[in-house]
Amino acid sequence: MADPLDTVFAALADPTRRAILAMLLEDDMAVTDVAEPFEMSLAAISKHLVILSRAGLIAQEKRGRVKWCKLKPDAMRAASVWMQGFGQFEPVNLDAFERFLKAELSDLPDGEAAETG
Amino acid sequence: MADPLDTVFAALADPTRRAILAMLLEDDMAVTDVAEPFEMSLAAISKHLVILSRAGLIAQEKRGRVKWCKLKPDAMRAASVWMQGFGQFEPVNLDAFERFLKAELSDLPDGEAAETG
DNA sequence: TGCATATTCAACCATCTGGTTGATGATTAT
DNA sequence: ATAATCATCAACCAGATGGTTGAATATGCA
Repeated sequence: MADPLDTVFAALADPTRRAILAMLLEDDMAVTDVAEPFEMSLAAISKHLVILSRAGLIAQEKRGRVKWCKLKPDAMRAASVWMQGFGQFEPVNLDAFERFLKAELSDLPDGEAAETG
Repeated sequence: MADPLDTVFAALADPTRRAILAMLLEDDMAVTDVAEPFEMSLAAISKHLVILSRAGLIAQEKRGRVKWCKLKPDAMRAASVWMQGFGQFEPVNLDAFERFLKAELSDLPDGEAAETG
């Protein structure tokens, strides 16, 4: 896994990790809070966060005993640019984006993001 | 793996498959010709093509005993739109794209794509 | 000090992934 | 008909992935 595109695309291939990224779009979060909506152990979420970290998609900063996770969206740029070459996708169709993001968010285990719609 | 984003991102996470897509950007190809530049068995390439097919990134059409592979770049749209939400990437930076594509192509096993640069 | 909280580590497990080889089916050419 | 070519199938393998649990490590608080 030398190529950064490998790690970024692999990180994005998991729905739990995409949901985490969508959550971090709203705000920085502590690991425990990231884990809360998912029906899986804290350790599992911790591993997902490591994968997102290694892909450069998030940064984790420890303050006290709490580790804060924040989005680093620039890491997606290389992948996005690579993909742009395969079709002239309209520059940021926001309507389509909102529909997709809403669909992503509504996949969260206890549907808390549905309130935002 | 219900979500199409899962299969598309997973398909893109492998460098062999990205190289195949880059090759198909130039022209439709038969399976044997796709396999030629790689140091791996035809069966392995055949499996990669199945994965790209299932992700909707290519179409395969059999004519006679030859199966032709062609790019279906629209399948990347959903993934691209999803990513766009995480940062306002400039709408198609072609310079950057050319650099990335060249880097991708130069990763091909026997460097045949380097001739195009 | 002693206890609760936040997070990771370590070991383990089932399943998926990416590769191999040899056999097989389908098509074309001699 | 026979042989060669194109591609997949089937069985197998090593290593990665995504999850679990219980113990360990920090840190904060009383």
